[in-house]
Amino acid sequence: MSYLKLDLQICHSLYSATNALIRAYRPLLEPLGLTYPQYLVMLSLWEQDGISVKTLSEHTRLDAGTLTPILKRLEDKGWLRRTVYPGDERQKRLELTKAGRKLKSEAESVPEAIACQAMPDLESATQLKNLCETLYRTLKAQNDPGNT
Amino acid sequence: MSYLKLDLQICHSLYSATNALIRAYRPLLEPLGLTYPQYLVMLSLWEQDGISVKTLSEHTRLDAGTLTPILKRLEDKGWLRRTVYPGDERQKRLELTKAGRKLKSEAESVPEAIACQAMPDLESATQLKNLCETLYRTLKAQNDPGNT
DNA sequence: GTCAATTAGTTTGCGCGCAAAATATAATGC
DNA sequence: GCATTATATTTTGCGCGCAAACTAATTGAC
Repeated sequence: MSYLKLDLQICHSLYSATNALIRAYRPLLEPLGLTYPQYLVMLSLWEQDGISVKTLSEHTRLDAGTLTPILKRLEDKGWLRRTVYPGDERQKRLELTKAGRKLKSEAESVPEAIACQAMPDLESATQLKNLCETLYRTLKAQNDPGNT
Repeated sequence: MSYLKLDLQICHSLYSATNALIRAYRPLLEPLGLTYPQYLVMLSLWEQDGISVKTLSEHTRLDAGTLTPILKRLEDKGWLRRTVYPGDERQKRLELTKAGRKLKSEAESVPEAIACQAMPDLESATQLKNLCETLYRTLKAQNDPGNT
């Protein structure tokens, strides 16, 4: 018979594990006023402040159409500003505010808390990450044939 | 310094790989008129017809509040019926229609097509699935302490 | 220099994902 | 029997995720 059963297992496992993991982040991020995708954006900006939406999109792997409303919410909360890029008025420069930078210190405890409850075994965590990275790059290469 | 960088990599990899994989399903499922979650529901019903929403929810790992609108859309397309369960009027019996059963044959080619483009290496596919299953069960056990 | 093509970002529309509240039926306590 | 509690499903509200259409600025062709 068909693979309609086996198939369910591979992608379904990935899908439900991801949903469960994001659900696990919720109680940790909620006190900070962040959702998981917002947290991804903040992580990215804490590493590299002043980037454009396009750069942020590549870094977070989130679509620009997804980012726009996220960035507006973060701006409304007072954690970043969107200013016009000098020299190219199409681009926007994303700059953390003082409050946005300060939020980083409150987020310090999140990674360890998640690691403890989700992936206490560091080796399988690394393995999982590597397999996901390979999968992501394989899929990306097929849709973006002309890239790295 | 903090783990705010490393952390991004593990869950972010899982997250972006899952999104990319579902994106890869889209062109395969679109001709069938299905989204990925709808496909999950159909897979489940092709295996076990006549189940309740609660059973489907356990099987697909999708929340009941997520399933209701999905089921309505599948019903609107004529692939299933929701009838009242005889003996317990709280439950609904989900039954495939003839068209819903027929759709299975059109979906036969999907699993292999995805496997070829996403996970040509069967061994790492299995490994990835196992790691995700472990992660899912670990997280589930923490929220549902009183279950299998 | 001007106009077409490209690029950056936003908007729109739809379908989840899920917590919390609501509804309705069934089981339980007494 | 009847009130309380539990269970199954639906509804509501909000935030993505993303394709496609749109806007506005820049680059390229000539």
